[in-house]
Amino acid sequence: MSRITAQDVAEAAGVSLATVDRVLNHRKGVRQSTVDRVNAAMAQMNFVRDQGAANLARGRSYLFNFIVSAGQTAFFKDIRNEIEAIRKHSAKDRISINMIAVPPLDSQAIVDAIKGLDGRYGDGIALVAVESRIVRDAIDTLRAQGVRVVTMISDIPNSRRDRFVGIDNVAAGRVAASLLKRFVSAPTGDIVVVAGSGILRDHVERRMGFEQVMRAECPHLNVLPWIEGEELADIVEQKLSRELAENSDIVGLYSLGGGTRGVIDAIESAQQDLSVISTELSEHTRAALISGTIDAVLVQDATHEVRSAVRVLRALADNAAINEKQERIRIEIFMRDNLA
Amino acid sequence: MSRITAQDVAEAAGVSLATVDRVLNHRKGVRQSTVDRVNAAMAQMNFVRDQGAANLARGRSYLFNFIVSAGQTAFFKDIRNEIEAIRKHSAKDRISINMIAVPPLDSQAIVDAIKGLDGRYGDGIALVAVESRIVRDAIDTLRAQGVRVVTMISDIPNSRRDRFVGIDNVAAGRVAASLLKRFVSAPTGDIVVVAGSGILRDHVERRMGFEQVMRAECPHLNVLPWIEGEELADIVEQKLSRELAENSDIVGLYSLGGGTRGVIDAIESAQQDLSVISTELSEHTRAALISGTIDAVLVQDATHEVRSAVRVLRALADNAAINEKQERIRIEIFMRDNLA
DNA sequence: TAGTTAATGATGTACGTCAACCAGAAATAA
DNA sequence: TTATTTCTGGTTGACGTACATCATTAACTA
Repeated sequence: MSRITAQDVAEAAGVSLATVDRVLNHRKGVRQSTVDRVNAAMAQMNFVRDQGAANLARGRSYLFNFIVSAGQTAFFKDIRNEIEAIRKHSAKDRISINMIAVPPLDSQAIVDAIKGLDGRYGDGIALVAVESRIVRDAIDTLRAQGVRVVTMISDIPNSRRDRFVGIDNVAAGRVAASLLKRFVSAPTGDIVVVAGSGILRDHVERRMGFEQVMRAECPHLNVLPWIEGEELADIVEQKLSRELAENSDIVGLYSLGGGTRGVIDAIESAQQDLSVISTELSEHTRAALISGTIDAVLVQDATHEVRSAVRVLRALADNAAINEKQERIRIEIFMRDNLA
Repeated sequence: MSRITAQDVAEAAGVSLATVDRVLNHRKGVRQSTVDRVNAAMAQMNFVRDQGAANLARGRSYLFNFIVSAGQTAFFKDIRNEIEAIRKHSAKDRISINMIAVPPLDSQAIVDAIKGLDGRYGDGIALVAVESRIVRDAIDTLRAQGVRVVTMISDIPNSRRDRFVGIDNVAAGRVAASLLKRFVSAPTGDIVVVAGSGILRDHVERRMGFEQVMRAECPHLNVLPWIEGEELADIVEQKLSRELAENSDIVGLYSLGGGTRGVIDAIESAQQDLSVISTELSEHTRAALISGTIDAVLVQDATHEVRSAVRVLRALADNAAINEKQERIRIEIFMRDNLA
C-alpha cells in the first residue's frame, strides 16, 4: 500500500489538486460545501500531508539565533557544544543555527547581542536570560515586532517570551532539600548554600524550593544566607573556605550554581565531614562523587535542553503544536552508584 | 543567502549534476580524481543534502512493528499510549507504525506475534523482550533475514538484536540501594525486594545492581530472597502481606517491577514503618509519595523510550549514525517534593 | 583494425506539495 | 445592455534529489 497523496484526495472528492491544497492550507476561494467535501475525503482516506514535500515546495528554511553565556562552567560549555552539534546536524533539515556567546551575568551584553543582530532575527531567538529590566524590555520589543523568543535555562517569566525551555528550578531545589534532609544525620546544624548570582532566576528559584522544604521539614537545620560565587571557582573557594573555617556547625551544603570546583576544593581542604548536593556533571563532580566529597548531583540535560529549544522554535515558527511531554526537561539525579 | 544545492556544487566542480549525485550516493562510475574534486567543492561550499527532498525523490517510507506487553501496569499502559501517539504523529514523516500487544510474561506469545507478521517485517521491529531461548532464536532468525531488531525496556543481550533501547537497569538497582541505604535509619534489619518475574532481564538486572551496593556498603542490612509478583497487584499484595506479617525485622523495601499498587496496599494495611523505593509514576505511586508510604520512585520515561526506539529503527533502516547522547535513556528520581 | 566492453558524463522524469496564474460563472455597477 | 468585480476552481511549473536511460570516450580483445 502506497501513501495517500493530495491527488488521491482530489480524485475522491471530485475536485482538482489545487482545491485540495487550498483546503489544506486554509486559503480562501473555496465554497464551504466543497471544503466540507474535501475534508470528509481526507478524513475518510486518512490523508496526512507529507511534511518533507511541503517544506520543499515552500522553499521553507529556518534560521534561529542562540544567545548564550560564554561562562566557563562545565554546564555552559556543554550547552555551547550541543548548540554547535545540533547546528551541524540540523542543516539537512533546512535549519540554520547561529550562536552568539556573551559574557556571563551581563544583561547589557545580552541586549547588545540582540541589537547586534540588527533586525536579522531569522525565525526566532533562544536566549539564556538574566533577570534585568533591560533584558525584559528587549524581549518584549522583539515580541512586539513579531519575533519568536524562547528563554532557556533561566527564565524571565514576566516578560512576553513565547516560552521557557528548562527544568522546574523550584522542584530542583526541593529535591535537593529532600535528599540533604536524609543525608544529614547530625541532630542539628547549619546548612550552606552556594549560588552563582542573584540575577539568575534559576538560582533564585532553586534556593526558594530548597528553603521551602528545609523550613517545613527540617526545623533542626539552619539554612545560612547564601554565598554568591559569580560562577567562578576561585571566588567560591575563597568565600566557602572562610565560612567553613569560621563555622564548625556546618553539616550540609547545597551548591546550586556554577563554580562547583571551588566547592569541592574548599571542602576537601577543610577536611570537614558534611553532606553535599551539587549541580553539573563534570569530571570534577564525577571524581568528587566517587571520592565521597559530594553525595549527589542534580543535573539538567544540556543535550535535551538545546534540542528542545530548537523544536520549540520550529513549532512556533510554523504555528504548530508543541508536544508537551517531549519538551518537559527532566532533572536527573546522579549518585556514586549510577554514574553513567 | 539561499541554500546551496547539488547543482551549485556541480557548477563549482565543473561537472554535471549527475556526477555530483553519484558521488553523493557513493555510486560507481566516477573517476577518483573527479570524486575528490566534487567532495572538495562540497566541503568548501558547505553543502548539506536536503533530507526532505531526498526522501521524497526516493519515495522512501518506513514501516516499523512494535511488539509490546499488553500488561496492565501503569508503565506498559504508558508505553502503549506513547506508541499510539507517535504513530499518529509520524505519518507526516512517512513513518507508519504497527503495534501488536501480546500477553505479558509470555515468550511464546512474542514468537507467535513475529510469526503472525508473516514476513511483513517492514523496516524493523521493536520488541519488549522476555528472557527465553525461543525469543532469542526468533530474534536471531529475523536478523539473519536482514530484519532490523531493537529490544526495548528489557533486553536479551546475547541475541543478535541491533540495539537495546532502555535504561541501564543495573545502575537503576544501584541507585535504589544508594537511596535506601540513606533512608533506612535502623541499625539493622531485613530488606524486601518485590519483582515481577525472573524471566524479565530488566528486573533481574535491577536486583543485581541493588544487591551489589547492598552487599558492599550495607552489611547491617539483610536482603531477603525476592518476592515474585508476576506484575499483578493482587499476587504482590498477598505475598507481601504474608511476609510482613511473619517478619517484623523488615525495615526497607525495593519494588522493582510491576504490581506496585499491591505493594502500597500491603504496606498501608500492615501499618509498619519502612522505607520504600519503587518504580512507575502512576496515580497510586503519586498518592503514596505524598502520604509518605513510598519514599522515592525511580522512573524510566516512556515517551523518551518509544521515541528513541523509532529514531534508532530509522537510523538502522538508513544505515545512518545514531546520536548516542540523545538516545541515552535517563533514570528519573521522584520524591514527594518534585512530583511533576 | 573492427568489435566489444567498461568507464564516465549528460539528460530527463518522478516524488508530493505549494502557489502563481488563468478561466469561467455569477453578481454588481454603470 | 456592457463592463467590472467577486467567487470558484483548474493548469502548470517550481522545489532539491534520486535514478533510469542515453551518449560519449577510453580501454581492451581478438
